[in-house]
Amino acid sequence: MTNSNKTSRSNKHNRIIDAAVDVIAEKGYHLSRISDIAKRAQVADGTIYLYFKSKEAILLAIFEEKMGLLISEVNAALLEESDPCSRLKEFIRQHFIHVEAYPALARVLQVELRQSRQFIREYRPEKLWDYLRIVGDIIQQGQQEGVFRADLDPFILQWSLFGTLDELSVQWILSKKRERFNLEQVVHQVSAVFLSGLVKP
Amino acid sequence: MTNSNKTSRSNKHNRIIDAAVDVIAEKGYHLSRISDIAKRAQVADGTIYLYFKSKEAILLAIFEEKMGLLISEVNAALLEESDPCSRLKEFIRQHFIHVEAYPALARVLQVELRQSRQFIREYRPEKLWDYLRIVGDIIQQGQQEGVFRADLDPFILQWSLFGTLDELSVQWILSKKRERFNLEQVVHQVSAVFLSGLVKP
Amino acid sequence: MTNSNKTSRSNKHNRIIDAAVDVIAEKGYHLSRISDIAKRAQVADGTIYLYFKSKEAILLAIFEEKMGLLISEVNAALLEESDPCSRLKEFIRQHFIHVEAYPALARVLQVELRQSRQFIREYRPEKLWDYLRIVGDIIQQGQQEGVFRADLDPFILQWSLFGTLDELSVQWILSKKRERFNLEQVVHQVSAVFLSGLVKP
Amino acid sequence: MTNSNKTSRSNKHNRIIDAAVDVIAEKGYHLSRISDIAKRAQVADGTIYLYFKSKEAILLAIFEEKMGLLISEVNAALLEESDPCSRLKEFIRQHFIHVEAYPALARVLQVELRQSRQFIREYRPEKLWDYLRIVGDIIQQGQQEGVFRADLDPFILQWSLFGTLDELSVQWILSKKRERFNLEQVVHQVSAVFLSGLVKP
DNA sequence: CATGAATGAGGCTTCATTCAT
DNA sequence: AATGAATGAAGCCTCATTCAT
Repeated sequence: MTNSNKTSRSNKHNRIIDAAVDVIAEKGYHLSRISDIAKRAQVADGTIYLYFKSKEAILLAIFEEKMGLLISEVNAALLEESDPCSRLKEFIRQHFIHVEAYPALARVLQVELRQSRQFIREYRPEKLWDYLRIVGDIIQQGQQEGVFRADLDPFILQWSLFGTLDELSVQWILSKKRERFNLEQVVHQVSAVFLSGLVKP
Repeated sequence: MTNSNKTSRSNKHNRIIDAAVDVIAEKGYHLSRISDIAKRAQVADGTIYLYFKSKEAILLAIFEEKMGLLISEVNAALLEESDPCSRLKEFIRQHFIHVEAYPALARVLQVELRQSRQFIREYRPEKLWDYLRIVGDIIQQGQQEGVFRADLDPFILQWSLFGTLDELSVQWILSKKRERFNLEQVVHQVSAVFLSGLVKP
Repeated sequence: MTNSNKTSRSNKHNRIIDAAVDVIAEKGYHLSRISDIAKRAQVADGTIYLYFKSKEAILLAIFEEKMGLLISEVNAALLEESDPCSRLKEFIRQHFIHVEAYPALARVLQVELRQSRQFIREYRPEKLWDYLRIVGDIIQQGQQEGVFRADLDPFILQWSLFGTLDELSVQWILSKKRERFNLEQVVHQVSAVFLSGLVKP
Repeated sequence: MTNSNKTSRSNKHNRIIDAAVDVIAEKGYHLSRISDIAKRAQVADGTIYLYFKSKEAILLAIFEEKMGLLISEVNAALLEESDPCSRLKEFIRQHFIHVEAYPALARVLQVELRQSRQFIREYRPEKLWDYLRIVGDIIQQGQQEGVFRADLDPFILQWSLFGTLDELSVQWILSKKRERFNLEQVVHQVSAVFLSGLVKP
């Protein structure tokens, strides 16, 4: 998911993106300096501006590109499942699988972008909506199939689940003793609670 | 909860805190200028430094003071309830009541402080743990009373609920058309899902 | 020499002057804050401005008043001596006696005022010239009496001696192990060198 | 001695140092603004910080570099002389030659650094000791060769001479009508006094 | 395309001075 | 006269961005 796109994206573009993810994950967007990112990417400061219009553009690019990759991978995994319960559980699992594989990226996508969402006025985080829509669609599907309770609002539920995943991911990333925080167990418990809450009694 | 403390805290101290909450909620901590806060508090820039050692100290003071008030108010409200289900629902309701009453403060406590948590690693946010512990205690109480499932980890569950409340709060705050987002309904739905998930089948 | 003038000078005026001497001796003029001086003088910051027009005025007052006292005390002591050699040696002794008695004052008069002399354009350090003139007069007296060499320029010599006294004073003040720097011995050696240089072969 | 180093020192480094010498000589360290120095060096304010870590670092660099050059030039000149009297006189001459050639630098080295000595307590000014040691060594050499009186303390004498040179230099620099103050004559008179004082009767 | 030295706008903070009490 | 809270001008320094090579 990191450097693996063999598309037209130049090698240096990706090196900068990946360096930025690492640096921003560590120090936060505002405390990350362009020169830090350049050093980590092993390019000159000025080179960054050949690939990105501004510091903010890097953050947005991280969001667009990485979130895009995440969405397609999650969607691919969901093709395997058909019933709403399995699909929801698989979505939860996929979320944490990616957090575990790319914790720095998860940190940036969840913390920095949350913080930035409201300050970047002109920016519409379409990819975030795409991601959320996966959950919303599963819930609607379940309701249509009569498996999930009809009185729950998919719009609220999708944010609720997203908040849960988000918070647990951040805590897991920050957590020093991650054994306390076995991700497989987290997947299990979150699935249990949300599915109990969703399925018809 | 904002200006209502009848303690010895000077009037100006509170004016600065409240101004900072507003400004930071609007622009984010890093983009908030001391001069912005001073202007909103109607004091000179230098006056801020008679009350706070640094810009960061303001953020910490907001956390300490406002979170402390929140916790005591929530605890007071919980005294009315005794059974775990009612208590959990009341906690959820209280959370959103405060969000609705002080959206700017909620924004700062939830987004800015989370974002800062990295450079507040040394400053352990005790008050945050106090708040979370309220949830954890309710869950444990429910488990001991045999009302809640015993196989769920209170530690994971408290973060899960916290993430849900957090995310929905932020969405509500950011949301332009808040009618879509009736808070009373949110309380109801979140309670429904988590209680279904928690209580023994 | 410090608080001993029972003139019309108010008590607080002197307390401020003395506090300023201590503080400036310790931190230097530019790093001394008015609030430091006020604290040491046990008055409020604003009170200082009832007695002095500005921070700079305090420095000038120190110079004027303390240098005036020094000059009159040195002159008084010199009344005892009549021949140029004894008078010069007594002058040297007096200088170091005062340095030893009031090291903080010596520090201010020698270091801070030297530094300030050129930046305070409108200020004429008359008192400094008065002090130097004592030396100049002794030398001229010696030359007129035929005791001192006539080819030496009193103007140059007075600065030379002043520089010697100044530097040795500062070194003595800064010196941690002052035993290395017995002032009586310094008086003796400086007198020996300058008198050997001055008296006719 | 100013711009003449053909070493690897970048051109801009030297331009800043030289500009700083001029500005600080004129206004004093504390009243010199980084922007003043930058303007005189014809660089942007920020450029200063590519070459020096802080304002104080500039002062220290001036001391280190310029004093180093001074010492080596003085030492080179002293190679010509062998007997203590000639060497001492040559040292005195060299001091004033440099003062005349680089009055701004002399001002900074003598007044500003003396004034800073307090907050440079931790930074032991080795170079100053090196310079003084030249005098001390000459005196000891003279004593060992039986030319100078043995009862004089080289430690005291070196400070005495240094104070004389220092003070006369400053006076010459500050003096408006420098004709009054012919440096060659100063060299002559100072040499006369100190040599008379030093050589055995 | 790549570099990295240079720029300069702007922020946090200090502190001499004022003034209402 | 005395206080000390308040002021606000101004300085050091950082860092995103540019541009000559």
